[in-house]
Amino acid sequence: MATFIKPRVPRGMRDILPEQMIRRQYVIDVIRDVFEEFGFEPLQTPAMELSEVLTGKYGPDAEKLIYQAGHTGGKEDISLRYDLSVPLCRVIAMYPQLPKPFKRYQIDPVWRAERPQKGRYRQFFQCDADTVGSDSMLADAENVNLIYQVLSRLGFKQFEISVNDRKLITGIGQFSGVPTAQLGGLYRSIDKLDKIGLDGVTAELRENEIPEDVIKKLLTLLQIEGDSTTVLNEMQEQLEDLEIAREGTAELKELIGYLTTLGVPEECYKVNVAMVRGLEYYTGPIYETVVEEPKIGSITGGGRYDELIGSFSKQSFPATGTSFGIERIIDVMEEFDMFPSTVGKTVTQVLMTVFDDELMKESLKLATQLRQGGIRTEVYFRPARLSAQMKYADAKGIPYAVILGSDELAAGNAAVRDLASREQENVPLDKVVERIKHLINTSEGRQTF
RNA sequence: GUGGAUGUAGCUCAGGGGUAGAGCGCCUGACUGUGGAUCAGGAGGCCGUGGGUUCAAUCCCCAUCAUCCACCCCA
Repeated sequence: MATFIKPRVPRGMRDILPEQMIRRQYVIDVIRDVFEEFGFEPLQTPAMELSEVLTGKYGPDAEKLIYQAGHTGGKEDISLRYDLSVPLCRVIAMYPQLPKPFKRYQIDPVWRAERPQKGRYRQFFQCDADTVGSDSMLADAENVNLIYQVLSRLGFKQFEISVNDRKLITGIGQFSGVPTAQLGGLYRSIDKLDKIGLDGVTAELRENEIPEDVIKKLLTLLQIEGDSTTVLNEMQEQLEDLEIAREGTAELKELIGYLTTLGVPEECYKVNVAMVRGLEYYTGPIYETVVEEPKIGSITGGGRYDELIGSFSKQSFPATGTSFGIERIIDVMEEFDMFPSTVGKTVTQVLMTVFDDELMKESLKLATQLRQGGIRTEVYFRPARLSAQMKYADAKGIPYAVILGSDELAAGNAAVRDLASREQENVPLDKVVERIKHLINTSEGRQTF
């Protein structure tokens, strides 16, 4: 007896079956449309990079999660990419002739050897838009605008884009007077403010042996509440002696000024001085969108990274960008049933039935006409009982069936059946395409997309 | 990486030391040109994998793998 290999996929990775793939493509289409609307150009880079390109960019914790991708006898030390930003920087350094500012988007998988959880996979898609070669806060404002546009078009009603600035964080660090070695832990504790509250942060700071007077100082900063402008003004006042903090608040004020002009509603973003973000390469404004329900973490993240390209070339460029997490966005949309009814289970719009061998020829002719008319049409592959063919259409969620039997053919007709309403009508053969088109256009919810 | 829970039919799950059940789904028929209803019948499981204890293991013990949850981190 033959022994079989148990069919399975690597941990944290999965197959995306057609029904789910259709939803995915819908989300990707929306994102791509927005990106291109803002003038971002498509870019693709290899799934693997030389390991030296990736190391030393993300910080030691993240670096452990990079997949090694060498093969037996391979001479190169290569790894699967961890994100799309570092490969972009490599591209910028490699092709100096690209006109600046360079705006590109990339929608591709990345790999991280994390322990999987809901909304956390080892292979997942990032959808990145980045602007290289401009230090204008308008570029950063555009990133936030992208997030706003994409999420509202996907039907997200309530979301809040947290905005902060690495310079402001550095200022807070200096303000606290905590030695550099402890700074990482300090930031990490502060970052949890939204999750564990002031008391929780206080407790954690004490555990990390941060002196009481420092904790007190920090709490006065973290307690600042109000709209973005108020928070920034207060921060500016509290940290006015620190140049780096002044720069941070100035940047954010400029950014918010642009957001207002661009028409991004105020309730969609908020300055959150406690939001830190882990990746080491950020240098200026940073932003992320966290959804509370379901508990899935952040669905977007990004920021300015003016130094990163400098690690590949003498000539450095300021850069900023943002990233969308498709699988988390889809997880949220599925949880709340946010897909429009126009996103169906199948791409097929019409099932062309086949009665018998004689009529097969007529069915194929009609199918060809439908396809030429731009209607996605599937033909049943062999004559079968009509009930079987209907059942197939129903199981696949195909919205319409065209039935061509000897009775219809004799009258020069075909029957056009709406599977959902079970209504059926005879239509002259040369009007079938037109009729189906009309049905598709008028009955939203039964077409695919 | 740390801690915890769970792996039994396609799906959701029950059961329990003597090689297994429900609901839903699926297939067939009643229905020779019309799918979601009804009725009748049927298929489908080395009870995650490997080892141990036992006369005997799906059940007890150990290991391992996978999934989920929390932490960590992040999309």
